[in-house]
Amino acid sequence: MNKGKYYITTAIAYTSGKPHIGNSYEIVLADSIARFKRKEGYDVFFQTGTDEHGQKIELKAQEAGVTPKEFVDDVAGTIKGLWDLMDTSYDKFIRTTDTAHEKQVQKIFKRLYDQGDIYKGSYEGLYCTPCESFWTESQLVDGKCPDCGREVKPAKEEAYFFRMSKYADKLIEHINTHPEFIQPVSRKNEMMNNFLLPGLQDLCVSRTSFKWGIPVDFDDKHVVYVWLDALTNYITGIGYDCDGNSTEQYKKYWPADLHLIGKDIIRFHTIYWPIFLMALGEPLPKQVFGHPWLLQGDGKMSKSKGNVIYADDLVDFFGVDAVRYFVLHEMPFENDGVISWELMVERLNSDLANTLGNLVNRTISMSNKYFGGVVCDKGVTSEVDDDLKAVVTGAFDKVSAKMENLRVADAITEIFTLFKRCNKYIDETEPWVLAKDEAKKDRLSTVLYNLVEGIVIGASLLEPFMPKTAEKIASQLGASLRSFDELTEFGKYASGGKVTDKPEILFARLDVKEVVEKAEAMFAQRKAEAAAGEAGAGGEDETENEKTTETVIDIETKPEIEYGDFDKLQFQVGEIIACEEVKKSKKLLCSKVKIGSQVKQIVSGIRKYYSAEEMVGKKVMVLVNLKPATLAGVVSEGMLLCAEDAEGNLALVTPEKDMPAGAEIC
RNA sequence: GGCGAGAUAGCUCAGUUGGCUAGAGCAUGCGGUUCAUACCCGCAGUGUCGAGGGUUCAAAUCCCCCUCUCGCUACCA
Repeated sequence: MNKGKYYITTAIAYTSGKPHIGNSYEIVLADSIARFKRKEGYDVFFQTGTDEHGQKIELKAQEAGVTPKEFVDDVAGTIKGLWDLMDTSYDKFIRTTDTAHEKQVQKIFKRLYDQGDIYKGSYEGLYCTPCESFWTESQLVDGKCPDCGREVKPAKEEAYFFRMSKYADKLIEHINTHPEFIQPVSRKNEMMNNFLLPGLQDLCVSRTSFKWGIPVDFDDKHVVYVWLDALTNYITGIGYDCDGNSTEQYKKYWPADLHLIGKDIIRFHTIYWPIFLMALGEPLPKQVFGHPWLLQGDGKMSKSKGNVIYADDLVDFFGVDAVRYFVLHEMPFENDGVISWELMVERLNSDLANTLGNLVNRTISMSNKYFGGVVCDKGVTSEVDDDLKAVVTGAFDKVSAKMENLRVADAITEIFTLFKRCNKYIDETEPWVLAKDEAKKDRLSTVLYNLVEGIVIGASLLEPFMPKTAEKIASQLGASLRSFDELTEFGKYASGGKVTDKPEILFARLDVKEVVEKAEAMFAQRKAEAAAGEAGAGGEDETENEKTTETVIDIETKPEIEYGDFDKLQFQVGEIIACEEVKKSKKLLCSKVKIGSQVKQIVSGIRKYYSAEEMVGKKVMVLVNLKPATLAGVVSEGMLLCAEDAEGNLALVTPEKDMPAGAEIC
């Protein structure tokens, strides 16, 4: 029953560090879909991998005192280990440092350059040296740099750009005629309204500011910038060759049937990637699904809080399949899912231990008790059997329909409906009553047979989602898992089969309090270790890596300046004497800042981190002689200086000892 | 500021083109049962379907307006 090919990919994971559970969710989701499609009879190719280039990695490697390659080898190994731990059945794990990939990216870059889609850019008159930024005509404010208000000069830095606008109309047309292309559909509007309809900017596709990337082979000052490198993994991984010598594998599997990605990178997969493919003359992927995130209920995960949950932590607590079940079940289709220890224990106890585990256990236990483990269909049916059989044999169609629309959580719910029906059947037939009457022994036997048959079908449906558990159930029942075309007919279990005489508890119930305490202890220990790592001067073993990189941030280095450049800037201590929210804006606060004898009005985008009330009275560092500008209709006459971490969190810079308002900062 | 989504039982959410007493799961209470992992089965609920107005024989569902939440985006001197 070959239904044709099915090529599914995940996004490739960035090798800057170990991915947390929110990131590991994607691979499990993809795996479930891949396994399901295989069982449906598709010839599935499932690719995942790692994205290993970029400045961030170059810096992290430097901190760790290793080469970038050594660094990514290590992290890629960790990631692959996690994927394997989660029992994912990928067919290929591609790394963007694979030679074949790198060669192909160079060829693609060259070809796109030769055919005019990539051009060497230099925005004459539109480069701001202090900001190290290029600007388009439309971005300028009064003909000056929108970042600092200074004059912009002819470009000195060169970069390659991809002519996005050339293909925009064609892409708009494609999206409009293929409503299934972007999933969920709500994302389609965002792409259209924010990027496509207003007009696409050309995309910078090379960098000269760092070296850890694939060199542009005809201009080796440049390395290929992230997206052209990363996105093409989907085709290079299966043997694409832009000279026309693509492999049979490529010809067979491309275009991809599904790119499974996080919702944060939808833009790159539904705009830039299709356009790259158009430029290469290749067909577009059939569907891009931007899945939601799995968030921690009580506050965001952060390493400094020590509350980051990793997949392997959860596996230690609950086991692989329980974790798979949890992330798949808890994740809705469109909205973010919530993860918490309480919820996980609840799901484990209620669904896995009570409904499923207990069902298998009681069935086996009764078979042993009444028939020495032998399961026979004696053909003594009753009306109550009909509904059981209908639910069991009807489950496949229901599950299949949900999967067709990628409603994985709903598909799993359907399977559990089947198990619940089996539990109800036990109550309806009351095997323990039948057992007391020798004349009803054959009926009892049939009842148990029906149960075993129902569970085997349920387990077979469960296999793509919880492969190990499905296997365990089948094996305990003395059966093997069925293929999907054997699930709509009732009675395939070989009559006379024997269940195990030692049923193994599939999922042990856990106590919420104990789990939460254990988790808190784990987090406390991590936090302590993180703190110790900060205090004690650098342990350099692998586990220390994360902590040191966590507390250090590197940003793109700017060119050296003369003292004269610095001297142009006037910094003073300012005291905030009043502050209010800017009504028309979501992020802005408008402060009255006393600097010496004058008072300036300054607008800052820090509302997310400071309330208007708490601003008042603070002594802050102010850039005083900045040209006034109007923000959201309010004039701002300077700039409050802040420190910013990697996540974009801001903290005001204040003098370490009390200083009067107006004191010069020099 | 622009575009979009949403507000339904204690909690998480379903509710197709407007149509029978508004549903499911979990949690709660009560009853039943004992094969089983103190499990399973049944019953019961409570809801001004965010506020207000309108269209209609009929509105959770369509229209207007208001409040709040969220997403993307711009801005964040």
